[in-house]
Amino acid sequence: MTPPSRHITLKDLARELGVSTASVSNAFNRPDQLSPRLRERILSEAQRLGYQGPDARARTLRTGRSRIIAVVLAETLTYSLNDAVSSELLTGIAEVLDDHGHTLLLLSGRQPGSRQTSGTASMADGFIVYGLMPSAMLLNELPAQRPLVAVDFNIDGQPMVHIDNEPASHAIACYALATPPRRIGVLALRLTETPCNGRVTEEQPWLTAERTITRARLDGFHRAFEEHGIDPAAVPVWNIEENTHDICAPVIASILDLPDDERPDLLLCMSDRIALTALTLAEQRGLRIPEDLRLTGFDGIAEGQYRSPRLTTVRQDSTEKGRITARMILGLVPAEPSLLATELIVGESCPYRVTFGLTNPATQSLRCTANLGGNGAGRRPLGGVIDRVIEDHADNPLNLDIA
Amino acid sequence: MTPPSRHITLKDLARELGVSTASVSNAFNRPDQLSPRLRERILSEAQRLGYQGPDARARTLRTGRSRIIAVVLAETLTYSLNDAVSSELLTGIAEVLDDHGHTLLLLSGRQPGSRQTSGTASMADGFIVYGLMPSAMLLNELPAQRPLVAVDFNIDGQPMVHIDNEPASHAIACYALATPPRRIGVLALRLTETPCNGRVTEEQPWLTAERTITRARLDGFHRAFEEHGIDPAAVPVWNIEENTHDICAPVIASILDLPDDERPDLLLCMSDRIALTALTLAEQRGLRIPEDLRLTGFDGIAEGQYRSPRLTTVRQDSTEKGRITARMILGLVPAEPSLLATELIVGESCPYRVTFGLTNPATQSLRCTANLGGNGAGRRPLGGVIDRVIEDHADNPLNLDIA
DNA sequence: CTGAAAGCGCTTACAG
DNA sequence: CTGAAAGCGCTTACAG
Repeated sequence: MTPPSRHITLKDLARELGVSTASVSNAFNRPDQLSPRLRERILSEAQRLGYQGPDARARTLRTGRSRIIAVVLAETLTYSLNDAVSSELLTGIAEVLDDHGHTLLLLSGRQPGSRQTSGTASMADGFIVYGLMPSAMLLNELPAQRPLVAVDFNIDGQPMVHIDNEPASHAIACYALATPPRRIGVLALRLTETPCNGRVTEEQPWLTAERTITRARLDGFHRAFEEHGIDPAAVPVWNIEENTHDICAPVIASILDLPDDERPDLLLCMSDRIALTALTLAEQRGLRIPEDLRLTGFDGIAEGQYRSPRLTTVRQDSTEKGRITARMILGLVPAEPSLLATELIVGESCPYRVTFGLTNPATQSLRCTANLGGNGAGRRPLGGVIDRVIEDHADNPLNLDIA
Repeated sequence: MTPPSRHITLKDLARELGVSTASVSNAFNRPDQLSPRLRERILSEAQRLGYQGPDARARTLRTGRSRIIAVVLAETLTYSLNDAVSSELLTGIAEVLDDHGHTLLLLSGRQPGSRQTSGTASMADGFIVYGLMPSAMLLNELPAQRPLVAVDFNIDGQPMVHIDNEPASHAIACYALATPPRRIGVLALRLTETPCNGRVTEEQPWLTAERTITRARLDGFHRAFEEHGIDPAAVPVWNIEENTHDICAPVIASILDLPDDERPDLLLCMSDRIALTALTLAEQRGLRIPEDLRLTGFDGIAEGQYRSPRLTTVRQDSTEKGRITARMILGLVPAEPSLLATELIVGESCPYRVTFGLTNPATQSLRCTANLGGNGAGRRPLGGVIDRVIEDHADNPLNLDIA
């Protein structure tokens, strides 16, 4: 009958039914607080009148809970949404939030934070902060006293979820050095305090390990170099400002275009995106992988395994990282520092032993799990060894022995 | 002094300052409504007392506007966040929202929509619905009377943003058929009404063009076939259920493993992901591209252009699609059906003329812009021709003449 | 099991 | 330019 003139509210519905607003509210929120019969009557009448249920805006104000969790991304949304690692993290976060009736609000820390946007931030019940913020500004604009979890970098006094960057980097470098290279190159990601897209010179100050995962990865490489009698200072480092093909390409081109006697034959890359770009550019130049150039990545993104040659890399389970973070922000697990294990994936871009003329490169593959500590083991990365080897091909047993 | 016992509100601040709540509100929201001196006093006192500004939850209830736009994704969030095309769409949406002080809430249409999640949906000021919903259920749960824009599929009575699928598919098929293939295969994406991951049989009913972009793409292929004297019914169609490597791979493997005299030498794929999977599997089998197998994609994602051979494909500007959609939902442009143009990108996976033994495959590349109608040209795809050719390499002029 | 009432924190006509 | 007051739509003790 009465077509909803404009907008029907809980109060209207209660009046229409001749019951109290409390009963209508309970019909939707607390079935145990009223008789099934009344509840049924309320719900069916609601449907008939086109009442969709209590307004989230009012519920939020009243209860103080919006069921929204904000993810504050250090990078631009453009980057974060198109990067495999951030996407996986968001996937894990979204999965857990969804399972618990929460939704995901995306915020970017890159723009200064117009008052409007940071005002909206105060809708969220909690905050997940991913990656190093360009400035502390945005963090200050976040409402205090609400739960916050940091991912991949440290905020004083806040719980943190991260991976064992230093041991993982150490492990993959040791693995690669098992076949002695002639010349090594390191490709770092946002290592320097001031932007630098290219060869890093001695005088450039580096970010501290507290502030960037890159530093911890470099520390792992350097420890491996020292253990193999290589002077870390003698290994050139190139820096990449953003983990995208377009930014990587010129730096890598400059390396690959070096004369044969200066070009590294082993590139340790701090991300799979960097390694994949190097792979593409190397192929374009007719360089043979792995004979002329060996490459290692970091992250273990799908794209690196769905092509030939596959990347040798460290796999981090970003999805699981997201899940843990989300559980923490929802209070499903204690908000304690959490450290995730990583896994060494051996592909053809840097095989265990470089063998020429293999007919089927797949037989060179194996997968190693680096059980380096795992969750909740404290804030500091643990030392550890690769202690398990899973072979893809039983007919080609290999034993890795990497300290 | 008085450390904020728990939580300071606008009212507290007004009392502390001896001004009305209206003045405090105006200090934050409407600078022109009070003297600069008073505003200054209010803002500095706010800062001193740790008042972060008006609470978004209360503002939202009072004003009826949350500055949140929800994107309802037909696929799971896992898929959408990891798929290049959806990511680009979200990127475009986020960019415009951000510029206008709005934020992005992600919802998935895949799960039935627990009451909690769909309750939260009612926070949003507007809805962007992307892709065909598995059921109409979720749409009904969305609050009526709030703006809604559909992307890539039709909801009766709602504005829609989409691309010219049929003409674009027609164009790329005509282009590929310029070199006569021996056998063609079509790889479709979610074409059938009931799930089918593999060869499509005659009796399987197809979704209508209204409901899926796939159908329009197939129609474009078929028109091209007919124009080239090929009976569409004689061209086999394989269906892919999800646009991911893992789901594509077995279907494509089954095609590539056909005997030489049954295997297609031209695969028209409805997405770049499908084409890239085919490329990888073909390479693993030692098939030469393009001599043994030519491939075309659809979408123009970066991954298809950052490898060798590059994909021949139709580029759609998903980012721009997102921008237009976001402007529409914010009311910055009229909420009218919008049709975006696409572009034919010619890579080495299906070159213009198949020439054997080219030393530099890059010289075979060119790029064609298919100006097929553009924005706001009405709800139905327009016919049209590729009317502009941009050459990557001036030393290798090519003229395309595709009707 | 049900109903009357307070109040979440804000914005906005409106009167001064 | 400023202040007093209503009310956005709901939830939740609390009394019955």
